[in-house]
Amino acid sequence: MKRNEFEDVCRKNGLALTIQRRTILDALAARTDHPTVDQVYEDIKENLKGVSRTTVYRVLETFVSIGIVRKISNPESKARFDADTKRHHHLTCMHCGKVLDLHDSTLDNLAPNSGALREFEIFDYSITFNGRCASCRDDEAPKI
Amino acid sequence: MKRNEFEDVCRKNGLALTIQRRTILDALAARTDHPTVDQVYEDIKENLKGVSRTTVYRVLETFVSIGIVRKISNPESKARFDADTKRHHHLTCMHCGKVLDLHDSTLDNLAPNSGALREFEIFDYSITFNGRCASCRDDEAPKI
DNA sequence: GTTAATGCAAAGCATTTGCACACGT
DNA sequence: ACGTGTGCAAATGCTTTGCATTAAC
Repeated sequence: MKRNEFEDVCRKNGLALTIQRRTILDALAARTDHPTVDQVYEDIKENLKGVSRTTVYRVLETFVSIGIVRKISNPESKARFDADTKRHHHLTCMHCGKVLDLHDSTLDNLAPNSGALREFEIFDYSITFNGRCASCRDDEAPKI
Repeated sequence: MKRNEFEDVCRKNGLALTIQRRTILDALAARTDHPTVDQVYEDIKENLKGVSRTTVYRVLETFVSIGIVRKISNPESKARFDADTKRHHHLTCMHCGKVLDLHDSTLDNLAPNSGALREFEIFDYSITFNGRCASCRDDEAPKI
């Protein structure tokens, strides 16, 4: 993301342009391996003496909330377990966190054909659909 | 899972048949909403007075390791962030936890056609491929 | 000048671990 | 009897929060 682009996004969302936000976004964009908070912190602490881990947490969550960063693999920092080991997929409600099963045989034979895969041995896969469940949609609908 | 089936699986894996394991598996199988450790604990504590939360943690991990239960949405209890908000998918190494990006346009227009979806409004989706990355495969290969 | 952002330290949860006792084999 | 499994309590690790200071607008 270019400097101007970032400034526009911040202004549009009423966010101050701080050196911390700029540095954290740059550090995150510089790697494609989905770093943890600590990895981002390690990457920036040399260039930005005195920065706090707390700030990295807060800034990343801010970026997620305005949609310029995605948080993966930890929707609510709790593990969930499933006794169904057959291949199936998940519908995750972004509003209430509920996870529903989706059995759909048309989704059960995906075969990625990217070259990046040659080196990666795939055992299984699962699709997570993100959206809004029926009851959350009802809750948010305007009451008349 | 039937009682006999469970007994076979335990014997095959050298696990003792305890009332805790039996009860926890039954409780997990009785719901399809991917409960957390605490939800399982709440479900069983009435029927199994004195059971410990620790046991629920341990038993569930045991089940995952013998393959009769899946753990979803918390591979290593750390959040990971991604500056790429375009649709793409992930290759997760089950061995070292590394997450790689996969851009593959043939996977970008999935449309589930299950009836369960009628009530669920989908905004986006992401596929997680689980497997073994090149460097972990090399590490595990027998050295000659 | 006002309001929002940061840094620090402490608190909060989910999860793990050490150890003694109890249970399954 | 033997070894594994469980319960308890303490420890650990990631993340969040309260509050005073600092910086952006």
